[in-house]
Amino acid sequence: MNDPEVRQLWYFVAVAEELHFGRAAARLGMAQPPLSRAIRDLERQLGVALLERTTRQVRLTAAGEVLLRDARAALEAVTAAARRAREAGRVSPRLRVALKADVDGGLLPQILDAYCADGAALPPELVLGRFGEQPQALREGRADVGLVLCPFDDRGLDREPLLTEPLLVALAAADPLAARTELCLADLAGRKLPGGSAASDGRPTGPRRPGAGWPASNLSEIFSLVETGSVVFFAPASVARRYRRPALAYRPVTDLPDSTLALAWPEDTSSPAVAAFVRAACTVAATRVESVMPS
Amino acid sequence: MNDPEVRQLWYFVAVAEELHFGRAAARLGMAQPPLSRAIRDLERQLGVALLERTTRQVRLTAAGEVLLRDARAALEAVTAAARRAREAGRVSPRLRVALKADVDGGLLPQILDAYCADGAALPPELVLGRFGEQPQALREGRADVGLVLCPFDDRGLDREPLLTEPLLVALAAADPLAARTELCLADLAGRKLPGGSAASDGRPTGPRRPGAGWPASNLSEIFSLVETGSVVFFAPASVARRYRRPALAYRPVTDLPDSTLALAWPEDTSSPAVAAFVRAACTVAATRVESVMPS
DNA sequence: GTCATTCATACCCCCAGGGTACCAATCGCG
DNA sequence: CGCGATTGGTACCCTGGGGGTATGAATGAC
Repeated sequence: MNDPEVRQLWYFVAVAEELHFGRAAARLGMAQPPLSRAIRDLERQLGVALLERTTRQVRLTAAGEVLLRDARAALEAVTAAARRAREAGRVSPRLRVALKADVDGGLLPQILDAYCADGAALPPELVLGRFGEQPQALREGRADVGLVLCPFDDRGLDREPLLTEPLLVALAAADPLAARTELCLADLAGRKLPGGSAASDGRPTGPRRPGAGWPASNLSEIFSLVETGSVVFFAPASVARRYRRPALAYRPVTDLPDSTLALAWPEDTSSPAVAAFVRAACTVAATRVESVMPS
Repeated sequence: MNDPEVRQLWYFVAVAEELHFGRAAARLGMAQPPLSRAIRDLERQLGVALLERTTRQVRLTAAGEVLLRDARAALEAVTAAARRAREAGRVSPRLRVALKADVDGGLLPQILDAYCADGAALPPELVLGRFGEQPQALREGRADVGLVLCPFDDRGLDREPLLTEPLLVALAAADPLAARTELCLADLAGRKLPGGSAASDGRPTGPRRPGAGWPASNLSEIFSLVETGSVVFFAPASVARRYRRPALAYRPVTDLPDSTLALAWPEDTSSPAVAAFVRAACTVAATRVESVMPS
């Protein structure tokens, strides 16, 4: 009936991910027997078998699958609580804005200006991360608000869409396809994306989710690869505008859905600074839309 | 840098709620000195002052406020993980459906029928709770899916609206206002609600949130109070249909927004049974809407 | 059959978390 | 102003649990 301890959850997650007590113990920096015992105790507490072990194999039970998912979420919540409390206790608290460099729809400077003009504003601090890491950073309390491209994993987050713009494909200027004025996804079949997989792998909605490791952490490296013709890349129009280069060509893709830039923040946020940032961003986005398409 | 332990978070929440080390210790079933030490250790770990203590008073710091909020969420996540794992480990797992008795828009029997016909269905088990407790039950892992009235606290939950219907006011038949065919909120000014507050207290969107303790746990008791004329009550039309009594009158309230019944479930759910229930409920709701308003 | 791999058991030790006793600061009150 | 009551902190002890090492047992490869 008692709650498990955080330590036990870390242990379980490690074992569940490794499916190997020895490796998990090594990862946790401890010996294997106490780890085995800790997992056994956890199973006793919960009254549930979490793992099926033979001497040759460890597998998750159904309950184990459930707990793995929920334990990760719970651990995230705990570390987020700690990090946010630490941040809130700083003598000069800041508003930590998570984003991928250059993926801001060109709005960031104006948003920051508008935000800083707000009375409730704390000094902003940019938390740069790789693409797709922003939601995780928010859930783990490493940032207070973030700029993300939809769709993203919004568990535990609130959002506000800011800007929708077409997704373009970036090609080497020398690429035969660059001769055409517009393309469809089928034209790109077989082309490689920076992540490594093929362009028409069923997930053509722009840059991919985390996990699938990027070879390059920054966009300049990716665009360099594109220039050489070794990969193609999907980029929102505002990103494309920043990386105009002679050897690069951008072409619209007719059957690619638009890309939406959104603001996201933890669901239970009560910070006036976050509220001020959201207000500022929405205002800037609204005026920007007006100026682009005056009704 | 280390994560706090669940135990420390419980301790902190207790102290933060009581604002008194002695009482908090009593609530936790322990002596006061180790509690003081545990809180001090937590503050050391986080590098942040959470409480301002004098010998006469304990107050939360800003960081303490933040941690109180986040620690509650984290503890919820931990207990939810434990409960869901226990449930998933049962020999005969069930689908636990949280609802307030009678608040189902009259759809429940058909939803259950349609759900049980699905191949992915587990035997359903109704988890009855007081009004507004359903979201909390879902977050704490006491139920897998729930029927709730909007608006509700949907942190950590996904939702699907099922049915929108007008909210009626229930009056004693002898009430002078019952002579009129329709009312507006201003007419009800000064009337008491079962919760105790006045009818026009700025939250006229139907039955209230948890917290404000209900005097009666079931609707029959509430409607008995209404019959005596001591209170008025806002009820969705489908609830009103179940409690037609001679001494009761239902009247539309012109400026009251409609009430929406929705299905809610934890955001990270992957259970096929929940998916089947959602499908079934949506199908039933759709056909019901058609039959009520054939387009 | 033999060996390697891997998880479980047995046993030991240390310290962290809890208890008791006492101190110190603050407020109320005569 | 002094005394007591209240309440949080400090000092100290002690037990249990979490971690380590050594070893056993089961399974699969050859």
